[in-house]
Amino acid sequence: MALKPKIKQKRWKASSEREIIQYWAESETYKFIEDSKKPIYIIDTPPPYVSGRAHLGFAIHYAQIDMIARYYRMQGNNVIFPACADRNGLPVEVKVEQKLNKSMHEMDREEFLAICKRELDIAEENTIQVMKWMGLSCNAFYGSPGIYYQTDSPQYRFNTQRTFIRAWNAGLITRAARPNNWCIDCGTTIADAEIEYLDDESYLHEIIFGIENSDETITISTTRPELIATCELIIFHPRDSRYTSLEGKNAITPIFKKKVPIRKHREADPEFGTGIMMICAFGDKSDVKILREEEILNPKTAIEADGRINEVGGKYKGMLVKEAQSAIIEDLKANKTLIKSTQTRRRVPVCWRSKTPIEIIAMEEYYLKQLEVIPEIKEIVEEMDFFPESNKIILDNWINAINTDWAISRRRFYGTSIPIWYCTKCQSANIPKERELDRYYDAWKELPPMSKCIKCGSSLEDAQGEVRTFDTWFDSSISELAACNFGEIFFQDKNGEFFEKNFPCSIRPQGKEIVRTWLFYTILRSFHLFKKPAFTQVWISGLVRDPYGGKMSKSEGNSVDPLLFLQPQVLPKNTPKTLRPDKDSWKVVAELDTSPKFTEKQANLNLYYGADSVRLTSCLQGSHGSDIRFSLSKLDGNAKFITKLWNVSRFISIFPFEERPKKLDPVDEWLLASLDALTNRCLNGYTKLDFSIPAENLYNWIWNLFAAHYIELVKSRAYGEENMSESSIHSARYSLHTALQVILKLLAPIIPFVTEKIFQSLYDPENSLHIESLPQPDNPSSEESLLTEDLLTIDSAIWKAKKDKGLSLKEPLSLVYIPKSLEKFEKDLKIMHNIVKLRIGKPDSSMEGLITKGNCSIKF
RNA sequence: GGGCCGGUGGUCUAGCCCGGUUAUGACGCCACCCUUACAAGGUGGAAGUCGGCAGUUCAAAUCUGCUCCGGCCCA
Repeated sequence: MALKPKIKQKRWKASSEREIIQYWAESETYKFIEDSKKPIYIIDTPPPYVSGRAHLGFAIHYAQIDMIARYYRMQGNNVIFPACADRNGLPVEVKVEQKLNKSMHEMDREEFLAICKRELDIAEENTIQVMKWMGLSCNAFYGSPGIYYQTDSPQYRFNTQRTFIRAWNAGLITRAARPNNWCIDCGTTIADAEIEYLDDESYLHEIIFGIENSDETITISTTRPELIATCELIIFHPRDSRYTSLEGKNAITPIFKKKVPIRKHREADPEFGTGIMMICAFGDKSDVKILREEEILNPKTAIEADGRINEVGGKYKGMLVKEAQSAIIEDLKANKTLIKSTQTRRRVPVCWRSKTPIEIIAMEEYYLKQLEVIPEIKEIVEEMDFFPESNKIILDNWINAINTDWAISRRRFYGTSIPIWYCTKCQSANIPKERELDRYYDAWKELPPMSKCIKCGSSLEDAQGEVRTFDTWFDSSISELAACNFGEIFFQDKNGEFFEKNFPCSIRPQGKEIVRTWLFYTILRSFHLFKKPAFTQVWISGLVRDPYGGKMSKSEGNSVDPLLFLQPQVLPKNTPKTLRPDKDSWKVVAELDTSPKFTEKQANLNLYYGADSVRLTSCLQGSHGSDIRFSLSKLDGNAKFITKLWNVSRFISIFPFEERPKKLDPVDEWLLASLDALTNRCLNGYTKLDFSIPAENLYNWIWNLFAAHYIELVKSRAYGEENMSESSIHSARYSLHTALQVILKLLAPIIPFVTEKIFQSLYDPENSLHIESLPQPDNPSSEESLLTEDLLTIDSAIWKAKKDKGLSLKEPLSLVYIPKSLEKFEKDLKIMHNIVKLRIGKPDSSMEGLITKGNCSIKF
């Protein structure tokens, strides 16, 4: 029989990935089977925010989540892995405002929303394409188009409004004018979680304050002189002896001549400036806290929502904060009450989006209670499993740091409308009952579903609908409900049986940078709604960074377009613009790499490595939970493994698959035992959802043991050379194929494309590898690891001996002594190394011409 | 000011919880080799004071304390 490889191609081509996507789509490989008997496993896919292009960090993060889906599917679960898009929120508004160069408040709201929607559609096309090309096995792409949602769809927003109404009825929503973080540029309240800190140069001013009924003065240090108008209190540290005599007296502010009490307070830092400070309404969060503690209630603020000074600021009324600051400084100088101004650096709280400094302004907003349930939240957190366990601390720390309720209303346009209507007669807030809310309502333009005011009974026909929208986290913190088909987002479930049965959601996969927002808020909402944990497992991954450890971001100029690796260099003419890689991205990657291969001859390099290479690289970069550093040279190196796997398979494809013979040859027995040990290590890693463990083990085993040693040992038996017995030949062929099948399955969740191609070429052209089960170990052996060590040592020793003599590896050896442990490998070792005479044990010391290397002795 | 994470050959990384041979693996580098699956391969080699200092111990990459550097988060 002629032996010809079934696999003809010498290498795997990244372009084959597209054919496989096509095959999966046609055969509906990852379709969700509603009436399946298998246990259901639900992944709360993070809805990616779709303004702007998907970058490599996104691609890698979602590919890793896909590995979770694939692992559980191959463990026999009916997996729900939704595709989704987050489309609510600020970024798209800002982008559109920039594009049109005008504020959304100067436009017709409907018109503005329509432009945003167009913008989002374009970005979503790009995002979804990257998800597909990265090999994500979302049900929606492969047979179940319904397992897909957008957070701005009427259906999803209906869920958001319903859950809001439940919270309202449970008394969890409060309305209060509290000091709030306010962004002047975005024109909205923002949550603590949305604040970032920037280092800023500013001046520390020393200003003279008078003391009531005295000629004494004090010198106050401040970076915010424009707030003198709202100064309510002067404090010094209780142990600061310089000021103890002032306790209980009143200070007189410059310019405004306002009388304010002087007290001691531990928050004053004796080292900072003069050590005595003014507390205003409101300089920062600690001002809010101190005034509350000192029971100075309802202090008047001087800054309005538009960033201008109000009547509290007296003659400075109407000025912008910056203008007022300069004006006051001039006046203080004129008064001779400004002693000096020194440059200083300080951490300024800014809006995460616009980077505008946050002002603290008392605004009326809606709040969701969270402080009062913290103890219960802590208990519920203990019911969830964290992967890795060590990242749970990020959540714990945040929960312990929370000190206010969550402000959930936003003065923005592109978001879910808050379903409240205010009665024109009595101003009461009217909320529909849950059964009255039959669909999503835009309160700002629609009439309410109910007709009469709950308080005064007047008609609500001319009621004022709420113009504000929800904080986007209020939407995304119920994504796990959507994933569990709450509100029939995916398919019909009239009595909510499916939800009832399958909530809590199986797993929340997410990045560690949004633990305090997305993860915490989801747990909070789920607790409020159902008194249950939102999920049973929480999988928290690190960030994807550039090769130097920097965070990948557009503004840093180190963001890489994944399309660079997912498409040929020369694109077909009709490729839509959204699917063309960023022009500059290539330059970015090259600049990020120091390897000469990429820095010297940039232009001609083909970067079409394919999704499998990117996926594998993401696993080989470090264990789960730590940040992933991406570099081109890594990608380039890891891509070689795929070629290796391909060629190993090509070699095995030469031989027919044989049934297991009654008795295996000893070498084959050892191989299968080693394969078992490998399987164990891999499954162990999979159980921890740490894909670096199987990836690394498979990489090393396949390359350094299976290909390098085993295949060399059994080559001649597999070919059936030199009077081999039928049984030995069958044993070798059986073992080769068995090992290949096992490693294909173990690799399938990580590199789904190449494994599928090999599986179908060799074993089953009709079915997908990805609906097979993961292998279980069944060839136990206690001596396997010892044998492995001895075998690797002897091969290496013989190769080295031949090399030292300058001989080809094919040259014969007249005599070799091998250790007793390898006795049963005698036959195969003899052929592999071309040994004429082989003896067991240690040679007589009197023997001449013997070289001892490693665990063997050799005579040429 | 507080908290968390990290610091291991040129680069990335395992080991650290639970102390014990010569510190894991890969990329890169150097030399030699087309050996019938693979030169996108093979063999061999060079390369590390495990951030620093001190302590505990017969023994420290590992435990303790202090310290330096980087990153993230909070106040």
